[in-house]
Order: sequence, then structure tokens, then C-alpha cells
Amino acid sequence: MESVRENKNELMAELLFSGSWASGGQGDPSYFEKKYPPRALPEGAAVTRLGPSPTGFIHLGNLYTAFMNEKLSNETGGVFFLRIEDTDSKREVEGAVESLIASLAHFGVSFDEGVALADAGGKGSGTALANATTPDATTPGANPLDAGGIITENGAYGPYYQSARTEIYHAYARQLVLKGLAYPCFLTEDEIARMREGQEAAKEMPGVYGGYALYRGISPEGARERIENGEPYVLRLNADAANALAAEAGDAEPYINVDDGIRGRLSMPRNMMDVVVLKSDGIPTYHFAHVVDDHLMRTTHVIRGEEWMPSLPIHIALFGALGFEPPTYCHSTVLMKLDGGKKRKLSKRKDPELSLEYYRAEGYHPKAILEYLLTVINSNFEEWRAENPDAPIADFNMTTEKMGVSGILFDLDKLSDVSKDVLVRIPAAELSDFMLGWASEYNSAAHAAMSADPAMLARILDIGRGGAKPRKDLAYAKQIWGFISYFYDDFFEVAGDLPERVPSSDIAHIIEGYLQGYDHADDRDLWFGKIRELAEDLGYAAKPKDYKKEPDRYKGHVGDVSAVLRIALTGRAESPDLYEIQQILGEVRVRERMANLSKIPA
RNA sequence: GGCCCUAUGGUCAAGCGGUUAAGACACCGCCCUUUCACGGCGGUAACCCGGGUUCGAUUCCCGGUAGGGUCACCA
Repeated sequence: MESVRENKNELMAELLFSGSWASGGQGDPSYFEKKYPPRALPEGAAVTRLGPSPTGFIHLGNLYTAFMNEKLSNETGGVFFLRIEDTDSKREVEGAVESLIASLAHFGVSFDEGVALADAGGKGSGTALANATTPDATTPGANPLDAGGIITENGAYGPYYQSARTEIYHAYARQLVLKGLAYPCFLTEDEIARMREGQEAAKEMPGVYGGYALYRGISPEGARERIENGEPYVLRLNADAANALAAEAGDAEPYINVDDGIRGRLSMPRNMMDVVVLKSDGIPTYHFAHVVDDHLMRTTHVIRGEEWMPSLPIHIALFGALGFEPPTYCHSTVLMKLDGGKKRKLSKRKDPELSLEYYRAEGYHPKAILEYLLTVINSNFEEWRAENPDAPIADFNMTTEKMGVSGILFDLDKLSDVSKDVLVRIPAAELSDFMLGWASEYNSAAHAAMSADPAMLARILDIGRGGAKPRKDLAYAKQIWGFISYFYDDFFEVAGDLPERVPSSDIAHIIEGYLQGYDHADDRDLWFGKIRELAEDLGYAAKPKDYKKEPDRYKGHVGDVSAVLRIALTGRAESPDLYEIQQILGEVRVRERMANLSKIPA
């Protein structure tokens, strides 16, 4: 009986994997096990990965996940690799891989291993890769998307494009057939759709399972006939057989219990669906590719969004069916937004603020985004940052246990606040470069103005940033440009209101008096002393307190006089320190702008 | 609808059987100050509901409710 069954499985395997799905190698799994041995890494080193599909869409969620994976492997002396999950050719977008890598690099995320830009390569020495004794030297694999040699691969566990791994998947799929755990299913899409309708009408669970798995018992002969007939088919897992196998091995629980790195114990019903393992074109589904790849690439931790949790039973079933040890899963929370008063998952179609592009266009500094993400990812980060204001992020020890579990609302106010603290620590020259980079892409007029004198730009950005209580008002490039544009004549305009307490007849007097005493070489105290004098001469209190005490004695106070000068110089009622502004503007422009204001009709 | 996750101020969150229930952002007030910003001080504001367990529940258990995720030959 037993031998008959095995014989039947062998016939089926031979039929399937020498026919339309034949992929040349048909290697035995033991070959791959040997080719990709367990990694020689220090105890506790985490091997993590990012597995994006090349759809051309990189969003905050990707960055969030990428960052956590990178951090975990870096902290433990492990490996972080990039694997491209291109099993769905319909969704592929040209150039997506390059832009993905570039975008992540922009935010400081880089990989130790896997797909990389040809000129950039991986992280190089000094990281985990140097410690890892990999089986053999770097073997660049075939990468299907690589047209012009822009993309390469490094690492010994490749190829890192799933589309180049068909042979491997087939070797393991064949194993499943051999064990009687997978079978060809000839159900057409129409048939499945009709079945689903019936199931829904009967309030049953939709899908191919149990009695609905019509082709579970198909004989090799029956399959041969249909295949020769040209009928398309997929390879499905026989869920019941897989569960029976687990029961034989001593695990007869109707539930799977998984210890999630973030959430603790997760308990859910065992998978009962005959999920597709290989699609009709022989390409694996995500589920199957994930299991085979993360086993063979020796991934230890899979950090992914919680939207994957429902497919955990499938993955556990697949790992079990193949006799693999599953990695530690860490299901992170999803980013949400408030929409019509309700929380909902950020959607890449509806929400521009999800796209990394949005933050680049607004001109948020990548460090700020990362810093914000970290405050959201790990609840103890903010506290650590408060104690270590200047320490690099790499020094922070992230723990999966401290990651949040409930959906988080993206908070632009908070991002802005975090950003101010980040920018204040960036040297002015660097900030100047950052502004120019942003402007060259998103605001050409601003770029033309600012790039004429980068040193001056740096001085502008540095106003008030010295000392114990530096200004912290710069948050993102677009906003910063709004703050500083008045420095440039093309963008200067008088937009602010003149102070109410100053009669219009006084404007000219103030300007005139100021200009008369103006000496560009004055130091700040001398300069402001003159303003106080001028104020008094014109009937304004030299100190605001005096005015407050006896408002009837004065027209106003020195602040009102300054306000006039501020309007003349900057065109607005609010600005940083006027003295520094004047020093940057230069004497000629100061006199020009002063003179211009007095010409403005009241 | 099934399965799963989550539930502390407007937001992000500490807490892990006994606390005056931290902190940050936002908001409001005051101080500093030539405006703004920074900074300092103070303030408003929270344990979803109902049952248990317990001497005692925000904390543990059960049920409800609410929000979210997911139910493809997409990942």
C-alpha cells in the first residue's frame, strides 16, 4: 500500500517536473542545502532581509520596515540583504530596483548582501559581512532586470532575484509532490469563481479546501491526460495531508502557536487551504518563494507588516511540509491616517504623504524622517535621544519587544518637531548643500537665487543657531525657503503690516534718523543703543517696560520702532535678529531697502 | 461574514495587582524678549463597557463594543 502510494507520487513528480515545468536542473534539495549552508555568524546574529516587489513604489511603510530590519541585523552583527520579489511580472516597473536602492540610500539604509547598484556595491568592510565567513566569494548571479549593467548582486546566497530561482523552487516543489503534499489542480478561474459564489451563498468559507479541493486525488494518468490536452494547471499544497504529516510528527494541535518577536504568542487555526504553490506558468507564489528563500538564505528574523499575519498559518504549514525550521517572525504595526474622523491604513493610492517622494518634495531631511520613524518604532527612543542628544542613531539599541503593536497615526506636527531638533545639529554648510539640493529639484527660482552665493546661504541658515539656546525653527526645506526668501531681492516684498502705534508720518522720520546714525561697522550693542536713542528722540519709550508703566507718556516703545526697521529690511513683521540680517545683507542693500520703505505711500 | 490583531488624554506613549496614572507633540496661560523663534514655569486633557479572579484591578481571565488587518494563479 505504502509503496503504491510512493510510486504514484513518483510518477506524478516525473510527469510534472519533466514536462511543462521542467527547468533544466531539477536538482535534489540536498544540493541546495549544501550550496547554501548555515551562515557562520556569532551567536545571536540576526539575518534579516527586505523583499520588495519591483512595482516602482517605495513608501514610508517600506522605509519603516527596511529600517527595522537593517537596525536589527546591524546591532547583532548579522547580515541584512536585499532580495527582489519579482514573481508577478504583471506588476513590474522598469527601473524600480534602481530607484528603490537609491531611495533607501537617500535615507541611509544600505544592504550587506544581495541586489545592489553596480558602482556602489554593498556596505563593504567593517560591517557584519566582514565577520561572516561565507562559503565562497561573491558570485554575481543572473539578474533578469539588469539591462545595462547598472545592477549587480553580491553574496553567496543568491541569486537574489526570485525570477532567477525557478530551478530551486521546482526542486522543492517536486519534493512536496514526492511526499504527497502537493498536486496539480486543473480548476479554471471561472470554476473557482463559481465555486466561490456557491460557497458564499451557503455561508461557507470560500476557497479551495477539503471537499472543494477537487483535484486532490487526481491520478498521474488523469493528470497526464489533461496536461497532454493542453489544460493549464497550478500546483497546490494538500493542506490536509500536510496537517496529517504534522500530526504524525506529534503536532496534532488544531492551532499553531507562534512566538512573535514583537507581539508575543500568536495563536491561530492551522491552515486548511490548498494554497497555490506554483502558478500555471511555473513561477512560485509569494508564500512558497518566501519559505524556500528564507530557509536557503538562512534568514533568522522576518520583520514585516502586520498585514501578513493572516497568512502566517500558510507559511508555517509550508515550512512544516518542507521540513524547515521557520524564522522568528516580527509583525510590526501599520501606519495609519485619519480620514473623515476614522483611522485607516495608509494607502499608496490615496495618500500622497505615504510616498517618500512627498517628503523629498517638502524637503524633509532624511535624518529627520529616520529620527521620527525611530520615535514611532521604539517607545524608548525619545528618552534615549534626550539623554544622548548627539549620539549617532547606530548607538541606539533597538529591541523588538519595545515596538508598538497598535496602529499608529502619522503625526506631521511631531515630525516637524523632531525635524527641528535634527536640523539644529546639522552644520550650516551642510544644511546649505541640502537646501541647494532640494531647490535644484523642486524650486528652480529659489535655486538660482541661493546658488549664487552658497556661503551667504550658510550664514543665513546659521542665524541665531549659536549659543546655549539656539533657534530651532527650521523644519523642512520648503518652509525654510519661506523663512529666508526675503534675503534675495527677487523675492523680497513688503508683506507685513506696520505697527499700529506708529503714525504714518513717523515712518519717514524713523528711517531717516536710522540711516543718519547707521554705521555698518557698529557692534550689536552700539547699533541697538542708537535705536533706543532714536526711539526716545521721537517720543517712544526706550524700554517696553517703561511704556507699560506709563503708556500715556509715549507713542509706543522701541519695539515699535524696530518693527518699522524690520518691515523695511525683511518685508515682514517677524524675523530673526535684525543685526545679523543686516550683516549678511550688507550695507548697500540695507540702505536701499530702508530708502525704499520711506517711499511707500502710507 | 470567518479568522486574526489592537484598545491609557487630540496624537505618540510609559505602566506590567496597591502610582498624586510618567514623558513628548499639539493646545492654552505666564516669564524672558526690539518682533518671531528658542528657552523657563504652569495649565486643560486619558485607563472603551460589562462581568468575573482578588483584600484590591488601568494592569489577569471571559464576554461585548469599537477600530484595524486579511480572506487571489498580488506581494
